[in-house]
Amino acid sequence: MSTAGRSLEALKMLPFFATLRADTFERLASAVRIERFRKGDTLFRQGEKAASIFVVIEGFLKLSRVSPQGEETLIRIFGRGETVAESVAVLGDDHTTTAEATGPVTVARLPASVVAQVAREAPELSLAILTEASAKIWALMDEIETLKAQTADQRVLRFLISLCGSSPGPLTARLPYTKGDIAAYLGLKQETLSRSFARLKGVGVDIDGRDAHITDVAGLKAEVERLNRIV
Amino acid sequence: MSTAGRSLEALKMLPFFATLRADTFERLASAVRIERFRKGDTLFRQGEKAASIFVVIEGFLKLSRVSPQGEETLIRIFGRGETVAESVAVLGDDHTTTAEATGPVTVARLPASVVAQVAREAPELSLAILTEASAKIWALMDEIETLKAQTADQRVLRFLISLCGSSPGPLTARLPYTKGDIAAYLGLKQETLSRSFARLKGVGVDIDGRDAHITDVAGLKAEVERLNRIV
DNA sequence: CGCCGCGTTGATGATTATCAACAACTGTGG
DNA sequence: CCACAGTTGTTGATAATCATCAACGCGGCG
Repeated sequence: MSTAGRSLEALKMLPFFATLRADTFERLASAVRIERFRKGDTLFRQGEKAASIFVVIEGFLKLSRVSPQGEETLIRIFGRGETVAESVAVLGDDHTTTAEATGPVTVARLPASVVAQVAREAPELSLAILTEASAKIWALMDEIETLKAQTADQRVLRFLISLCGSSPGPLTARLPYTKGDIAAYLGLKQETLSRSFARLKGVGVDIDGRDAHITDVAGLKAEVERLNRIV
Repeated sequence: MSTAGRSLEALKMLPFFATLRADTFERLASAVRIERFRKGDTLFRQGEKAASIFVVIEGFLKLSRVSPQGEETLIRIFGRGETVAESVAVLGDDHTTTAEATGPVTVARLPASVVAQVAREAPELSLAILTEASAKIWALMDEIETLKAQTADQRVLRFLISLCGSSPGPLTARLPYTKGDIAAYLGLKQETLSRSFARLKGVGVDIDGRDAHITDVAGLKAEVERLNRIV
């Protein structure tokens, strides 16, 4: 099978496409362009008209906003299966953020015009887009809760736990992007993240470059609870 | 005209309903219930199945999340014209937040089943819901940017400016909800907000109970810029 | 009146940012 | 293969910001 063929197969597995009828998927698939980016590449910029929806197939994108003074704030990082710009693109609005690759990234680019057209005839697509938007609202609210209510160590712990999946025991997880990006995502300075990692050695977290060795995942979860109670 | 009739007229003015075709509006309007709540009343709770969409007609609702430890975090406050729970309700999911009245509130309650039904036949309604969801994403990203990148005084200033509308000169604005709620919305403790208000007297802001007397709105905007540059 | 919710102010402490130096690693070109 | 620059990450000293704890004023209301 061709590379493009494999990518389409991969697409069909993603939640956004999985709920679509076969013919709806085909119509979208025929308009999809698979694109690759390298670290630091920009997919779109704040203020540009949103012309495409992106679906992350592999790697991570960071969305950030730039203030009039040029200060950059990372809003959120998107990974495999997540859609980016789905609502603005369908509505024909301008991008309110800038999207940049945090490393090598493969995305599917869907022209907004095609999506809007197909959505008119296939209501499941509207629903799929709304589902994505709703998930995003949920995730952003979660991020706000974290920023308002939790200390640096709690945020870092939760982030590490989110990397671990469901297995309770010891494991080694790979940090998905640079520590600078992790820090910005968590609303911390890089130095603060570094110190937090150092403190967490006491609860069985050992960070070795890009690898996080965790002695006891269940123990970490207990530690988050403990920190919550103190507050 | 009856009270209900006046309320329906008011509804038609709100952005969410304004884009709908007349017959679509009628179908929704016939299912609308206008409800009033008093300060502290709960409209829905985190974890409940979302059965209705709410549109704020008058007053303010605060959405908050409660951690397993019982700690409450205010996520966002919604005012006139804003829709609440539109995406979760249409998708039939559970509420991820609790909604409480910050004071006397009038809302329109739309049964999710009716909205979902009508949306199937009137694509403009799907679009209106997506528009609302998109606006919410934008607003939440804005809140995240504020939390990550700005100090207490900057957030308070921005909040005050948001109350002022476009007039540049001196004016008196009414604080829309208690200072405790304002503080929680801005991610501050009440004491910190109080001290920030005190500091801002130096730039022409005088808080007198629920009234904010502002000497020079344009000056405030300049002050925000100045604080940004220092950072 | 006395209580309660709301808000202010003061003293103190914890958390996080800032500034600065340096170590480790990556890719590049000679 | 090595020197080099550039990026990434660590650590230390210090400072700023914000939270916490506590006391108290003010106003409304049973």
